[in-house]
Amino acid sequence: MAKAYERIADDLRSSIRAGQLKPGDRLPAETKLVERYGKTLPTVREALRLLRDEGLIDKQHGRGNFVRRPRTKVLRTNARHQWEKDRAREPERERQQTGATEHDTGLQVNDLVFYAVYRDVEAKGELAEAFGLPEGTTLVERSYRTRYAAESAPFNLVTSYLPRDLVAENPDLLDETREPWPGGTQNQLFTVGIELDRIEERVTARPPTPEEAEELELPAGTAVLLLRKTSYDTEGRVVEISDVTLPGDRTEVLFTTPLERW
Amino acid sequence: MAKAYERIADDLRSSIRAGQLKPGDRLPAETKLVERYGKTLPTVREALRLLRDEGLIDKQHGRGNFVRRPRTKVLRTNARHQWEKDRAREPERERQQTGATEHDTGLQVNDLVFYAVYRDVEAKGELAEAFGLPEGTTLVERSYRTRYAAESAPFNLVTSYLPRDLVAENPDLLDETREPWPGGTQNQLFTVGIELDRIEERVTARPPTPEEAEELELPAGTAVLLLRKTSYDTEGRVVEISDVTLPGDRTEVLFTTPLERW
DNA sequence: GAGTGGTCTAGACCACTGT
DNA sequence: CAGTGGTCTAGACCACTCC
Repeated sequence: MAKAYERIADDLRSSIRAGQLKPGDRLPAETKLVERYGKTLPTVREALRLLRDEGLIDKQHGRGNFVRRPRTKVLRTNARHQWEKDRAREPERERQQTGATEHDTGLQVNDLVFYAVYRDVEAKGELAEAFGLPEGTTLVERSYRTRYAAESAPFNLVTSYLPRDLVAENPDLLDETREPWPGGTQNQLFTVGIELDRIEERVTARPPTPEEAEELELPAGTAVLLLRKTSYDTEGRVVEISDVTLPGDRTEVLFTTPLERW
Repeated sequence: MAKAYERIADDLRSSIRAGQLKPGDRLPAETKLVERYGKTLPTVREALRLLRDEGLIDKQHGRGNFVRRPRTKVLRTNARHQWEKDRAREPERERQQTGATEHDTGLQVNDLVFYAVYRDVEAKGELAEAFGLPEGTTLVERSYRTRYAAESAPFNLVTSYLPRDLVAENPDLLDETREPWPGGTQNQLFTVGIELDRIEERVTARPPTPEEAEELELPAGTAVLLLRKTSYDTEGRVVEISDVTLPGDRTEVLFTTPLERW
């Protein structure tokens, strides 16, 4: 015998999948569902919680339960890396026009609000290992937030690390007030003589922490994509690592792998 | 004033993050937590549900609540595509040795259990569009499940589509009993004269559907990675599309982007 | 059988939304 | 103010685990 709250959830889920309840539609009030299914309120609410956790409905206090609308996607491609590399040696006037984020989103610089904080940290454990540096090495930790001017939530959370010694010869690279830097990280590295050879990106997914859900304004029933970007220079050194947290319900990461011809 | 169940969840979450409760540790019984926090059982259970949905704890009926251990990762790289292409023209004896999954996991062919089902479907809506084919075009839909011999859950769910006309000249390609095919899809396409030029992979994340959670044996508080792989041949045609569902808590997708030298 | 979590009932009171 | 969802209490009974 199926559990009562599962029966109710299954029934409502079918209605949504079959399109009898369309995105944006309000579900019957919880008290109506109590009548319809002959169960008590907590049981009905348990069913609705399942659907919310699956990302199928939004609960709105005082208004009702609504079938969720899919969010429009932001595409992030790996073509951005070559594009940024090509830009890195151009004159500042060129570099100021547009950045990698604009390249991805198709937006203008003025549509975006940008915010950066730098601080020094010591490389520890997993991070020291990823850099191939001894524990305790000083890193510059740079936190970035970028959002649409018209929205309140940033569309990603970025924490980037650079070995301090590698970039210290250009003091501007230690100064957060120089952000947003025209030409991005690859131009910053170019100013201290570093050329990138390749970029590795590792992607996983998990539910958001409460802090992430808060900052990205994620509704319940969404996941985050975690992307760790590791940049190697032409001497094989790891010169930068970025951890990027992306809302799973609005982000699509696109990677193109070219193949050698026969 | 913070809500009671959030206070309890915050308190337990802090203990877990600070390491006072380590992975594998059992939390105090729910009745003990009722005493400790001076709240009723449903309130305590609400707090524990939050932690479960965040993937921090596992609830085990009759045993207790336990701090979750991280699962070991399966790595899927984009180097597999060039690797598979190189293999595609080799003699069958070579191709039989090992496949792309073994290449990713480092396992032997005998460690894996493989299962495939083929059927014909009509391209509709989004799928027809992705192929650039008219709606109603016949596709071969191929469903794959691969799992470790020692485990019961597959480590991914794959649905692959091929335009039927493109591959029908080799009847073996319509025969599911020929799977697992030595050399994989790229060799299958090679037998009908198709060479791949590039592969695009789009990645998103979301909570699992109940069906996915069931088949992949996902505990609550995990997410799935969705990967859509689109293969283009040397004439620019889309010749294959695969939708892959991967458990977010055990899969890491690694993409390497090489950059042109200055 | 003792201990633990899972399901469900019945109902009180609070908080938010829209008229 | 009416309608809706959010929080919390109090307690019954069931199901699973382990000794």
